[in-house]
Amino acid sequence: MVNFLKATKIDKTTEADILAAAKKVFIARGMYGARMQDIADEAGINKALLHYYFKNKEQLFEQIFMDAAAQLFPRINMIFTSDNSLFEKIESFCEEYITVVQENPYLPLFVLNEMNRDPVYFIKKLWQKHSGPDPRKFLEQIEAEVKKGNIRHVSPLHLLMNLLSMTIFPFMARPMFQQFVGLDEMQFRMAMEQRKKEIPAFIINAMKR
Amino acid sequence: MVNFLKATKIDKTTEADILAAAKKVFIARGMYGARMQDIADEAGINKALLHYYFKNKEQLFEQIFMDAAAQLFPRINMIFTSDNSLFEKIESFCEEYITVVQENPYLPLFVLNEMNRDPVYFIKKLWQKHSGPDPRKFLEQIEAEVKKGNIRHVSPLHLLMNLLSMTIFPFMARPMFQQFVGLDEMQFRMAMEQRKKEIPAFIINAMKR
DNA sequence: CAAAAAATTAACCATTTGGTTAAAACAAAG
DNA sequence: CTTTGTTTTAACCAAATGGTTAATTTTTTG
Repeated sequence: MVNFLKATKIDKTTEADILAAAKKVFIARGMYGARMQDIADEAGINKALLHYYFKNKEQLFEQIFMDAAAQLFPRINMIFTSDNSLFEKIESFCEEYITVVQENPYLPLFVLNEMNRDPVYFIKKLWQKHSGPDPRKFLEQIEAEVKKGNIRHVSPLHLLMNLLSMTIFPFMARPMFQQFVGLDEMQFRMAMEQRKKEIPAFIINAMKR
Repeated sequence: MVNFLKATKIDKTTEADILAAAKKVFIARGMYGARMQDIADEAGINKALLHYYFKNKEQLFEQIFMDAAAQLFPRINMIFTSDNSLFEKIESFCEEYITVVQENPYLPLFVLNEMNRDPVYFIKKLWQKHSGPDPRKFLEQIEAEVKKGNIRHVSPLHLLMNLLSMTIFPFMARPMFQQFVGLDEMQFRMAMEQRKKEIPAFIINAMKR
C-alpha cells in the first residue's frame, strides 16, 4: 500500500527533516534540555532512525551549533575584513545582522550559551572551520581615525563592545524588554527594525567631535 | 565518636551549604543541566538530605533563580525610581551594576536564559515578589530633557536598550570577546572596570547637542 | 523480477536521574 | 539515662533517556 503523504517527498528529505527538527528543539531547549525523542517526534520519525542518520546526540548537536554559528559569525567578521570606511562598516553591520536575527531571534542566546558551557572546545571547533576572525584591522582603523582627528578619542575595544552589545543584546533580553515597556511581538519587531538606523546614528553621534 | 570536622559547624549551616552549592551548580549548568547529585556532592551531603531540606528540584531552582534575579533587577529598577538627573542615573547605574556583576559574572546569562525558557511563568513569579519595575518615569524624563533642549533628540526606548545592552552584554559574551581580542581574565576584568566610566561617557557624548 | 542495498520500525537495554523509605545517628528535654 | 524529636544516611524505586538490535519495508540495481 502506497503512503501518499510520504510519496510526495523525494529522496534525501529525511536528513533535512531531522536537521530542521533538531535545530528547532536544540535552539529552544539547549544541549541539556533537548530530548532525542522530541527531535524524532518533531521530524516525524522513529528514534532509531534518528540514530541511523546521526550517531549520537553530541554529533547532531555539534552540527546544529556550527550551522547556527555560521549564520552569525561571518556577519561579525565582515566588520573586521571589509575595506569600507568605519561609518559604512557600522551601518552595514547593523543592517545585516539585525536582518538575519529577526528571522532567527533565538540564535544569539543559543550560541552564546553553548559557548559559555565549554568555551575552549567550541572556540577550537569554530576557529578550525571558519578561520578565526581577526579584529586587529578594525581596531587599528578606529585608532587611525582618532589620530587623523576625524572622530573624538574613543577606545577601540569599547567601541567594538558597544556596537556588538547594542545590536545583539536586545534579542537575548526580549522577554525582559517586552515586559518592562509592555511591547507585543509586532512592536518589538518594529523596534528592532528601527535599530538598524538608530544604533549607527547613536554611535556616530558619540564619536563625532 | 565525635566528628571534629563537622563539630566546628553550627546549627543551621546545612541549609546555607545547600543553597551555595545549588547556586553554583544551577548557574553553571542551568535548570536542565544541573543534577541533584552534583548539588548534594558540592554541598558535601547525601541526596536524601537534599530532598529533606528542599522538596524537589523545581522548588530549589526557583529559590536560586529568585535570589539571582533579586541581585540584578533592583539595580535596574534604580534607574526607574530614583530622583536623580538623567546623567547621574546613567553613571550610577553603570557603576553599581558592573560592580555587582564583576563578583557574579554568570548571573546575567543565567537569569536571561531561564527567563527565555518560560517568560510568562518567571515574569509572573518575579513581579509578584518585587513589584514590577515601571520605566515610564525614566522614559518621560528622557523626553522631557529632549523637549527642554538639553539633549539631542533621542528615542527613550532605544536609549534604555542601549544602556542596558552595553552594560550587561559583555559579561554574557565574555568568551567571544576574550577570544576575539585575546584578553586574559585579568585584562577582561580591567576592561569591565573601565566601562563603568566609558559607557556613561559614550552615552552622554551621543546625547550632547 | 530477484537479489542486494538502503531506509525504517518495534522492541529492548543499560544508565542516569529525581525522588522515596526506613533505619540509624545525633541532639534536646525531662 | 531514657524519651522524644531532629538530622543524616544507605538502600531502593520508577520513570526517563540515550542508544542498540534484529527484523521489516522500501528502493535500487543487475
